[in-house]
Amino acid sequence: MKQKVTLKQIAKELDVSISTVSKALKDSVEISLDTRQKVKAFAKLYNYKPNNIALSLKNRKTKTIGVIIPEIVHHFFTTVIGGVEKVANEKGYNVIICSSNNSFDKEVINLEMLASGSADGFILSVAKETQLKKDYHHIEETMSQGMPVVLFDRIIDEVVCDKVIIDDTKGAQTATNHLLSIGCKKIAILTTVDYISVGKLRTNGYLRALRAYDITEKEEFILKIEDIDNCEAEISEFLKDKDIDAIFAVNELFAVTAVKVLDVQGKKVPDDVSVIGFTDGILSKHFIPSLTTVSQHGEDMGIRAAKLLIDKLEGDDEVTEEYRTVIIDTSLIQRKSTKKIGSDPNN
Amino acid sequence: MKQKVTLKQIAKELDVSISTVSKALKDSVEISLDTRQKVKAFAKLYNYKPNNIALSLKNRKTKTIGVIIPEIVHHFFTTVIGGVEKVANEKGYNVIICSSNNSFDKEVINLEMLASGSADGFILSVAKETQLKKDYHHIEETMSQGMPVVLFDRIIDEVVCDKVIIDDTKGAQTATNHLLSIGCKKIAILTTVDYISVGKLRTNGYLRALRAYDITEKEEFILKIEDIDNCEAEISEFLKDKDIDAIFAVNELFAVTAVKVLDVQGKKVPDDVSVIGFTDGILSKHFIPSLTTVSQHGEDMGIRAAKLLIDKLEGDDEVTEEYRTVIIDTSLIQRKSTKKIGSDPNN
DNA sequence: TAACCTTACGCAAACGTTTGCGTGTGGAAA
DNA sequence: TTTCCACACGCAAACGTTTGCGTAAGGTTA
Repeated sequence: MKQKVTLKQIAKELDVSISTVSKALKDSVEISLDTRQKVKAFAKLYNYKPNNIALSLKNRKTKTIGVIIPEIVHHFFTTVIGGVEKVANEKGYNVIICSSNNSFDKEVINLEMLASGSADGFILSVAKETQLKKDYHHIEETMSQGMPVVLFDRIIDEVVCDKVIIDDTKGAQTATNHLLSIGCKKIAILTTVDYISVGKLRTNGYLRALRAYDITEKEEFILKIEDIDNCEAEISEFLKDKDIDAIFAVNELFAVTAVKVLDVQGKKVPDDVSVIGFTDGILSKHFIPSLTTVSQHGEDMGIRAAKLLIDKLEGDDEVTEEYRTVIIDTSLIQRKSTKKIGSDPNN
Repeated sequence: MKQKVTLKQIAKELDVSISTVSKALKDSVEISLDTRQKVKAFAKLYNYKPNNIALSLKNRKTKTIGVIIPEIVHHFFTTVIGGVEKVANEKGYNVIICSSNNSFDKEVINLEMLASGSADGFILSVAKETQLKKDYHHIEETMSQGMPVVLFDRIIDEVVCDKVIIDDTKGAQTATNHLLSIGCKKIAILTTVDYISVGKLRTNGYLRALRAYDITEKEEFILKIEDIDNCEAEISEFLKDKDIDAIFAVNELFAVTAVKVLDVQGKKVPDDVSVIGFTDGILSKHFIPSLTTVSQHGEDMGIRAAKLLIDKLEGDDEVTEEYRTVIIDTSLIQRKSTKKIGSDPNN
């Protein structure tokens, strides 16, 4: 196994100095044409590639963006990453991804590791545990060391930095409005416990829509699911003998599980109950019936987040001092889990 | 914004030399207890973290594993990454992920970028384009520079290195056998074009199972799908008025699309047609009916791949010279898209 | 022939670490 | 008083780059 070839080796081989080699490869006029050609030929022959590590050390930047997400096996987060990669690659940045696995500790470790030299800035969606614990020292420390951070989706209000979010409240409100507009009146919501920020916001949107329609919300129409892995049992229990005509679920899994449970309980979607989910993932698209859902435009989020970060990374100090919050519009994708408007004149 | 604190700054502040600081932080006996404590207190106060870049440069290794996959928005690949991260983190390695987006060029660029200093070794599943183009110079070049590569799933026979695969042929054979064993006789296969190695192998497994049962394969029962994004039309056309009692699909998407198409064509799954897919992803688990499928145990693959790589990275030169191929056992997960054995005595 | 200007290259510092070895200071032993 | 030995610390090189500046050699001009 040969080792990677360095400037030093080329210099030795050609009996010139290291700086001559470096300059020759950069086509510096300081070096004679003859030498330049010789060096370049030699470099190509030995497949010379400058060592990024050395460059990073010298330039004090890595040209790398660190992305930390709560789960790697998750459609939405990967679409965001797709967006980040797109603009990062365009602008000559590398993307390094770590998952916190929803663990606070792992989030801290990952961030510290990347912050100590591996990345110039971060795009980050915080772990559940972090939201629960309300401990953000690692993020603030990172920023205080001069590394910009862009928070997305699961953000933290208390931390002052660039943010990219969707308007969860509005998205949920739109979804609920749609259910109301097709004539549903008894709308249940399947949501998460309150410390998950997006869950809470979506619940608020649901409530707001009901109030705007002068429908009083009922406690028994709200299910806050604790254990996501075991949501089917909770949903089944919740839906049992409940007189509803629509369900708004704050994520894809709750939505399909609801459809499944309804099926078992002998109710048809969308004929008996309309269902709307959140997040336009694989499941929503391919399920039978395909799910009407609120799309978060994950790729757009990634694109915006990356742009925000790179602006900060490359901007002058004026830009550096102001923080922006970008709100990505959601859109309602109508599929087959909800009735069409006017499809049932009796409602 | 304060900058990151370095040894030099601490040294200056405390009026000692850089090496004293370095040694003090490492609790070297060379340094007096008094100085050690002072330095450590100061370092903690200023939140000193050694600069990874400098360490990488000095140690000539990054403690980072590069993972390159064809698609980041893909359940199977992300589960593999999960496995890689698990063992990497245990062993003190960082994981850096890039997606090639199934593009040969992007695969080359990513690999070269990471190879020039960002990672010590690679875990890689090649892009479709690479399989088509049969150009593996980037991989061989990387290895010839002393960086180990572990190929997984979509591997390349011609490249000599460590590999982690499932036995696609056997998995497909098992699936087909299962269909045969529950009494199906007219089994169609939904597969990919031949240059996708795993598609071809799975097709072979299907054929082998049929032959073992003395059933002659029929050309008209085999559909090689070109355009994955538009598979519904192809499948619909293919299935039209076709007299079959089972379908083996080489991936999840083909399987659910088949179920959908069958539904439209008025056939029931599993009563009229049994369906088996490949890959145990979100769709298979949550679809109605839930899909019987061949699980690839993605996380296990990642774990094994990472172990293989780290062994090579940390092993002495003897280990370095031998290459292993690990075959992960697939397992058939029986769900509701296939009839139970003996459920229909007429078959 | 002397003075000067190009040309073409090398030197050295810097990025932040680690570490083997050299060395000054102090005290203890002879 | 001299000799010796710990002790506690600093020096310098190394990892691979880049780049401003210094400087030889050679040629041109007066």
